[in-house]
Amino acid sequence: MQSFTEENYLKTIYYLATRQQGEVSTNALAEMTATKAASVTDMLRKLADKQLIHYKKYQGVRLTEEGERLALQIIRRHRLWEVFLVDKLGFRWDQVHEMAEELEHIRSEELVERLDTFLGHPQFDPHGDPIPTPAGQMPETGYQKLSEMVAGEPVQLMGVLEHSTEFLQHLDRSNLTLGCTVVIREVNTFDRSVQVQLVGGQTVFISYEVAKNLLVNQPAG
Amino acid sequence: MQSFTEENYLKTIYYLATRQQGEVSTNALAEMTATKAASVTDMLRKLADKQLIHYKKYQGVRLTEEGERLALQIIRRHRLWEVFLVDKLGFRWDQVHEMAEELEHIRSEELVERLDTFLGHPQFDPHGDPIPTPAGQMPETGYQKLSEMVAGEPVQLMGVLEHSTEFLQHLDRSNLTLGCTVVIREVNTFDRSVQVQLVGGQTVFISYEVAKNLLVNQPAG
DNA sequence: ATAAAAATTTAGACTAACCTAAATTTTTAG
DNA sequence: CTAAAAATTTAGGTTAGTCTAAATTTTTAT
Repeated sequence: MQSFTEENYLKTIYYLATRQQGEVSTNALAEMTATKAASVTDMLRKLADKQLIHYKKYQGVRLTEEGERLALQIIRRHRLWEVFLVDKLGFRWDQVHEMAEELEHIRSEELVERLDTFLGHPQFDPHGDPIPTPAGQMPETGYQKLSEMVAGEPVQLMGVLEHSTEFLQHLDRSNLTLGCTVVIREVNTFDRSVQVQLVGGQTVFISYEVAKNLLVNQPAG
Repeated sequence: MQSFTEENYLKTIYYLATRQQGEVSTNALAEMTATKAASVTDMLRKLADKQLIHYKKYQGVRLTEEGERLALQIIRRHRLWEVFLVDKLGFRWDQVHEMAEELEHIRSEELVERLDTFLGHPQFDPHGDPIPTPAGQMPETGYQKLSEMVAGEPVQLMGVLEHSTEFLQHLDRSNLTLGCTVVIREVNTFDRSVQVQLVGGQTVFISYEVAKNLLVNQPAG
């Protein structure tokens, strides 16, 4: 059984590994966990002893199969609790991240599976993130970043890569809601900002900073 | 803000204080928290520094007003989560104590109040314990221990003082369910065991050990 | 190619919560 | 009333997770 802290490291390693190629660095982990690099090194030795990560000094870190399975269990719990908080308790999507950070560490297989059933076996959390399977597999979505699309295409907003309150409230104020369809009118080559048109006709300007945190789908495919 | 562990001490002090008169002893706390007396002393000094308990060396301990308010908030959270686990997720009353021990430490006022609303503002948890108010007040019930009743009276089973799986499953096997009405046929003066008759006619023998953990009501009063 | 910069690890220390063993205080029994 | 027993506290130590400062390794820039 892992501690609270160990679970957070596993989750963070998984998170960083999916957002880049290759090994995760000590400094990146220190920044994400709001600790110092020296503390990260201590923990990496401990996780390596437990065979949850592959770790060679100065070479960065990678999850083992077992480590990834555990990380995905924690992410599954996190996302199911987020669905609960939004669907059942009526929280907004920008309010639930902190609470789910605590709820994800409650230890009970049966609790998670009953919660899953109670929620109707949801496939996605309130931010559009897919919910890993009980066995610890992350479903593939095929979503692409809006920042990588070209003008002309109609796309559907399917998820976000950033969960902060500020970011999500910014989307709300821009009338960008999960599932909405937009047509890409223009991609500015200078600042990479994107201009899209909502179904109602409203045009929305999206900075590159925002666009690279938006995940979209081709509604047809 | 208190740590996990501090919250558990506050809750335990409250629990022990209601089950006896006067101050709570270091040894009693050590037994309940499954630690050693020396560790309890350390924590008592810390809680006294924070003004959450009244503490004089060698003289036992008592919650301050603020300490009691916090203890009751924790108990409120515990009991609301138990209602959720039983009413919404379908757990049995003998399965929920351990999970609620973890859930009670999730920090969010708004979460608790939304949960309360979602559950329909329940007054009692699945074991018949009253749920403290948001302000930190414990409702009075007027329940009495079955072990202190006399023969002849019809009484209603309203709560239990012991939450262990073994105890609760023993009640289930004896067909003693919360809310059921029984007539006290006999109280054995030698071993203080009680013989009761269920509405259906079945007679149940209840040992003193069990009877002193059962809370009952006079259905009329 | 190598010196400077950046990243990482090691060494040594801190805090919270626990422990054991010894010392002290309170309670109890005769 | 006092000696033994019980309860409690103190002293000193441990572990997990953190820190700072110094040492080491890797990367980068000329």
